[in-house]
Amino acid sequence: MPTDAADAATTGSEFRGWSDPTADAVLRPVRAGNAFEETVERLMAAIKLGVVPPGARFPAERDLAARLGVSRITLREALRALQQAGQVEVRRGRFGGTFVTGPPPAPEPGEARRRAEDMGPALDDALTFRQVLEVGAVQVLATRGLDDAQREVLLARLAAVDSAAPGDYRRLDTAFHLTLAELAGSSSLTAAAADVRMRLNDLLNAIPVLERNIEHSAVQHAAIVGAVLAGDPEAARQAVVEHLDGTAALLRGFLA
Amino acid sequence: MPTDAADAATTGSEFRGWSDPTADAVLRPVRAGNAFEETVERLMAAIKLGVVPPGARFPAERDLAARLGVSRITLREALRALQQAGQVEVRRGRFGGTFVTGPPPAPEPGEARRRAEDMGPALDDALTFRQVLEVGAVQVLATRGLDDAQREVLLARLAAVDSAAPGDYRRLDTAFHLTLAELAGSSSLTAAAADVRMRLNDLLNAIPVLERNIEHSAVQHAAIVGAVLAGDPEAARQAVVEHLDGTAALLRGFLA
DNA sequence: TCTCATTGGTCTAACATCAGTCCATTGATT
DNA sequence: AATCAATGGACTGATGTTAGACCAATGAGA
Repeated sequence: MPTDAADAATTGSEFRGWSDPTADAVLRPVRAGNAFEETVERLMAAIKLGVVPPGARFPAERDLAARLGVSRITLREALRALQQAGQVEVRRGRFGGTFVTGPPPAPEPGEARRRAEDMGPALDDALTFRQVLEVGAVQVLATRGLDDAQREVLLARLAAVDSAAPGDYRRLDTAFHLTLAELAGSSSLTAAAADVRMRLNDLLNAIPVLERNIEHSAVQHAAIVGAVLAGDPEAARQAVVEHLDGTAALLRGFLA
Repeated sequence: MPTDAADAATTGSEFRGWSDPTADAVLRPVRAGNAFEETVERLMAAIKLGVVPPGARFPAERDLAARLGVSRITLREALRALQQAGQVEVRRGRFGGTFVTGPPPAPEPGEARRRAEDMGPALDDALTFRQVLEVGAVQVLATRGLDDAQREVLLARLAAVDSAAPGDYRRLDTAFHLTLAELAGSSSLTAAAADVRMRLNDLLNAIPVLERNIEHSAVQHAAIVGAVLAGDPEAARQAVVEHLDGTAALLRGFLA
């Protein structure tokens, strides 16, 4: 028989040890995939989140490779994959570069359900994590307060999403939500928020944008901003929870 | 001159583009270091967070390599590094394995300030991120409610940290805080919480554990648990903020 | 019309990492 | 005392990844 201590390391159920979820969290995979796959994922994220809008170009290969911490060869393989997928267009010479082609084709209705089933429990994981991040972020903002420049940025994003054309709505909605995380001033938080939004984005893009939903969201967005500017953490929390629950319900409704 | 759209991709300051922090978040390095370094980091995290307590052993190399998503060779190199650092003891044969040696030596007083200076802005990043995660988690718990088993786990952790010997305090305090994240049921959240705790742990371990601080924390821990069990999100938020601000102030006090 | 800075395209040699296989050791169990 | 299952230790060949240097193309600006 193993010793008790050794057993604790395996099961985590003993006094000195840990519950399994925490052990799983620490001993989780060091890397999600190989460098190529992860690079493709990131570049797709940049496109889907609108970080590089249609018609714009990515930074030059050398710069981009440095930013992603990846060799130029690996980056080029990833770019070639995006090119073959029609997401991106490459032009040589000075003032050339890698340009994002038109907006990605709208996925078919059935696509959403399939993706959701692929995600499985990861969907609830993402929805919960998103709520934790956004509720926490918005309360930090409400507690700490915003300076004039931050206030201006937030109001600008709010105005942008309110007056968005249906085709731009998702991108501007993403921008609004990520701005909330960004204003909290923690790059880890911004990265986590971008990551979780990315995970939900395929699903969100698969559900139609109805004028009625936009109006509904606009009211909630305004409530969030109002609570933040008023410095009322509890109101901010309620507004965010209500908004996210609405989106989550909408999502689940299309998938149930 | 580049086109406006292309310029937006670089500066992110244009209408269609993004603010720099978000672009930085999406285009951040794909991997923090090489597989060896990241593996060492994870194993050290498991030791420092108490996931594998002193005297206990890690899972067998083959299992551990699989869990970390790394080849056995890379894992062995990492283990050898820990062995040479005296953190770990390797025994061959059945019932052998990789055992954690005694608790890591207490860092000298001056060490803390040096580490804090090394972290630089990353310290504020971590403190902010931690607050967002824990506030968000605790409010999800207070809103959603706990079942009997979860209630029991939470109370057990609370009791454990309250009755901790000074030498065990940090480990049990870590366990308590990570349990809050864990109960929210999102593995992404648990991983993020473990990660940020890890970043702060070297600093926390460098400040002395005073009986007075323990008592103070015990009151706050009880307040957090009370608010969660009472289903009062606002009280939970206040309790967490108060507790974390206290720790943050203590930290900054020792470093200022 | 020509220049040339900037960009993508290509190659090589070195290093990192991997999957798989087999060997050596241990000690509780029989 | 012998057995043997589980563990760390060591090796091979294949594949992934990198740094760095150099070539080729482009088109705005002189």
